[in-house]
Amino acid sequence: MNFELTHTDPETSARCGCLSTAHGEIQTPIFMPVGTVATVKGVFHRDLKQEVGAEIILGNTYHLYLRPGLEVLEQAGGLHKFSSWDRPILTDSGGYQVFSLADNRKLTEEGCVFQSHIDGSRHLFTPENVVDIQRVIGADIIMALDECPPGTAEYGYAKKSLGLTQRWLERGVKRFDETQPKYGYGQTFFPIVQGCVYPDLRRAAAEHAAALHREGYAIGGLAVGEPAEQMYQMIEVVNAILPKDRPRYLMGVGTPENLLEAIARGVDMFDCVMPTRNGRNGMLFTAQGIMNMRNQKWARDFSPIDENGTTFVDKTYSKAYLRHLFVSDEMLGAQIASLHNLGFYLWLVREARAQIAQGTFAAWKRDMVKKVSARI
RNA sequence: GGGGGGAUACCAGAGUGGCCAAAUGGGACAGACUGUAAAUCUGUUGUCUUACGACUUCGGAGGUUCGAAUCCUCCUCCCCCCA
Repeated sequence: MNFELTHTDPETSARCGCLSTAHGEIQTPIFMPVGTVATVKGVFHRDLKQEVGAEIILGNTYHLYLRPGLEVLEQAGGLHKFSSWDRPILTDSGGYQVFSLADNRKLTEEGCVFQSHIDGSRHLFTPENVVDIQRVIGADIIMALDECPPGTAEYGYAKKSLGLTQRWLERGVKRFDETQPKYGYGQTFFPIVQGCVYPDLRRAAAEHAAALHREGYAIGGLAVGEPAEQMYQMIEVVNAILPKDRPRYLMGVGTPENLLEAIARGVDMFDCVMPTRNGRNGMLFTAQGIMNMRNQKWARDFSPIDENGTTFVDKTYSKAYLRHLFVSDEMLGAQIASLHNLGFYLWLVREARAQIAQGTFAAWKRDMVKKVSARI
């Protein structure tokens, strides 16, 4: 994998660049649609590529390990072939499930014992076997196993948790460096910087991760209940330490506003379920603001979903029609909204790149933050 | 013509003397969602009020009772069976 910075913004810490992988190039800053169980819910690959312009998508180790399972994935020749996605894939390690499935797991020094949310069966994830599983999945970018504490975690717990995440990270790096890809193309391994909302912990975590000299780094444990301002502060603290010539991936973030603020602070990669999940639940993100498509006010609005939208659904369908689909619980509504939202997210990062390249990012961002967070 | 059943909030439908401004479901309206156990979840849905609370409601009119959606009388309308 190779990363090349092409532009840096004079006023902010924003930058744009190009990340090269075995499955193609990724222009940064980039947003990566989430495809947890080998599908970006409700969206065809054709549309992800042609309409949305997705350059890389996510998969999830925990979910794919449970279903379809490693045997199927290995026989298929990896996740790319299994799902017919020939562009890059990044897999999360299951670290987030340590957080979101907290009632069904037990943490030890060794790793994390999960109870499957599907059938209740018990499984052990370790920093090592999570690397092995991601080798089988065949993701271009694989993530370290970490503990993602809630945004409300107190200092004592945060410090203890970070210690575990750091020991796990070292074990994960070791296993990665000792093993080989399975399908004839290279993979890379990203550490995850934790430390909750505590600057000293974040600093220590970033220094520890940077010392491992990897090809890219992730910032985890943010947007998990803490105020947005604290999230932005933590990004600043961490990005001051992470090497400038390596991509930084802010995990699980976020709203369009979050993306813009994080790009301004030097983040290069994002993923989030919001465009798809909130889309399925009737929320549309646009450059003019946020719409709840179930609202009565759209019932007779026959104008296009989004005049400025970049996907075919934006001008094909009207707001009134989309509202009807949501109110009638028709699945086409969820598909249209997912496609639109992903299209908007990818447009937003493309536009951010263009503005950075032109040196006009700062002013554009100030204006755009107001627009995208408005309720319409 | 004879016999029987019924009328409850936007709809359907419980409730059959006080714990009823009235269950439940649907609908309607609004909100939440950040490395996806989510095509999910939450709230509101008589009027006024930030709230406490107050007021008016169970086809209509009258009555019994300390108290009525609930009991009695009459009226209106609907449904079923027999002829």
